[in-house]
Amino acid sequence: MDVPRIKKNADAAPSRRRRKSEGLRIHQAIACKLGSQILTGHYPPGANLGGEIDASEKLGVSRTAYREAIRILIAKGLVDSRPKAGTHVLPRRRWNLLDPDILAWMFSESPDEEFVRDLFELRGIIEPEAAALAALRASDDHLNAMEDALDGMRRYGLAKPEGQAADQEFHSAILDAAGNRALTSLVGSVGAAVRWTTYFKQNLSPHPRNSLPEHEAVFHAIAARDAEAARRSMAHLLLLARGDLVEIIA
Amino acid sequence: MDVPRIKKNADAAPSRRRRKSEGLRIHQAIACKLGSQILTGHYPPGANLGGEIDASEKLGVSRTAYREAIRILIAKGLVDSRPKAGTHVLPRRRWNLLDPDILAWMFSESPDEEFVRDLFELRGIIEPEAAALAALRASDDHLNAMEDALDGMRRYGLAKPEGQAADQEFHSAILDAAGNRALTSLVGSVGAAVRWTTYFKQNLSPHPRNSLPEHEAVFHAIAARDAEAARRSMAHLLLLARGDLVEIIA
DNA sequence: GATGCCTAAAAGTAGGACATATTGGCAAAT
DNA sequence: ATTTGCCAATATGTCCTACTTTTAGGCATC
Repeated sequence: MDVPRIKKNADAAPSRRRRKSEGLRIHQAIACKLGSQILTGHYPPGANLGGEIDASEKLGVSRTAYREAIRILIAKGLVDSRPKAGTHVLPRRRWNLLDPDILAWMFSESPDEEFVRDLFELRGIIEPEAAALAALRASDDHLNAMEDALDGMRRYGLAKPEGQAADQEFHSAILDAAGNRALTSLVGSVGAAVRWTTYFKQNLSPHPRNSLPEHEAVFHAIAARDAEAARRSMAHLLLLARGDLVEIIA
Repeated sequence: MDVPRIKKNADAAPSRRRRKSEGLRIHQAIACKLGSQILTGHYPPGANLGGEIDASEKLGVSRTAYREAIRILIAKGLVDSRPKAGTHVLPRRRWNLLDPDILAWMFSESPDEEFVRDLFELRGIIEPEAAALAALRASDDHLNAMEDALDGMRRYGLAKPEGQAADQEFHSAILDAAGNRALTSLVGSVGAAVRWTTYFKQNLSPHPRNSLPEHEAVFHAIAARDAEAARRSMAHLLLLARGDLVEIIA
């Protein structure tokens, strides 16, 4: 080395406890931590997160990393930051709850039953119409993707991760096939909802019902270009799934 | 001054042309600029945005500010950034198109007709159901908010900004009243859609139809706790509005 | 009581040094 | 020849420090 080293990271004892910051960068870990604390109400709307210098020191990170974390939270509508005023938690209606990261933070902390119900209700609103549109607009590629996903569900079943991934893939393919870019951007959000609906069903239900027949009915309706049948069968699928969920939660 | 000044910002000629960075911080301006360029396809999915040092120098900003801009774009699902690999535009399905900022960037650049239609279609899916739920769950406060909004629309008309704001407020109040936190977080997104739907109607239509009667019908159905009527009247409102829009675009 | 300046506090920007993590090539072993 | 594994180049990630800009909120003035 020909350049002198001014500083070396010698004091960093490799603490064994590494919380949830497994493979995350520091700013991501801070954003996740603060985001989760905001979502759980530890920092209620209107709360002040403190000055950047104090807060970053308290967390043991540089101001740069802390600021990048705050930028992430701002981008997701959780907080607001202005000179002299500081960083404040925004009112709930400003939060982008459908952001995939926020959903992940939400579920990783406390799988809030009420919110799971809300999310499920939203699925019930969106997916039947998406299925109807898919029946009108799906390309052969989309239909193939749905069929592949159904094969995966058949092969692995909904108890195995592969089967659950196939389930998500099926619902994503339908949203994709609806040919609406706004709906497509809900794939990540609805995907998370599907994931947790499945989680509740598989882990908390004594005899999780096999929903494969309903999925097949949806697919056949779409493949037959029958929008009304697609809407109806998807609504039926979700009605049954909703019944399962309510039974578990109640 | 008792402290010596090491550096002064003497070379910053106060350029008269200040683009769209009117009251924005630098990192916000960069995020807006890059975000818009990604949305318009100037940087297509998979494209590399270049190294942070080069890119920040090329834009005439510090690496700090540039990095904060990139963090924002990452948070919105537009790009991905990894050591050695660089910063790449993500595939479209990863974009959070319903993020209010992204919608703003989208519309400020090129009011893409196709996307406006998609967004409008999404309204047609969500809002009738939201109205039905609102009929079941709206509190007196929610009903008052809707009535105030209707008053505003009556008083100012849809040609004036105040009336347009009241229109947005009416639709927001319904989403709020649906008592579903996932729907509430769509207020910002749907609000943008309402804004631009109104824009098209008022600026490109020779005789913009007054949609006040349909709005009142929706309100009366909700106030009467008639979910089915609320769904029907909202669907009717959107059907007419959609007709207006199609007529203008085509 | 409304208006407008003024100050201090906090966020915003800059830039340099160093740390860390990937990718991809090169070399050695199979 | 193919695979495996190491290594180094490169770009992002982190930290620090100094400085600039904005703005909330107090204070004086009108």
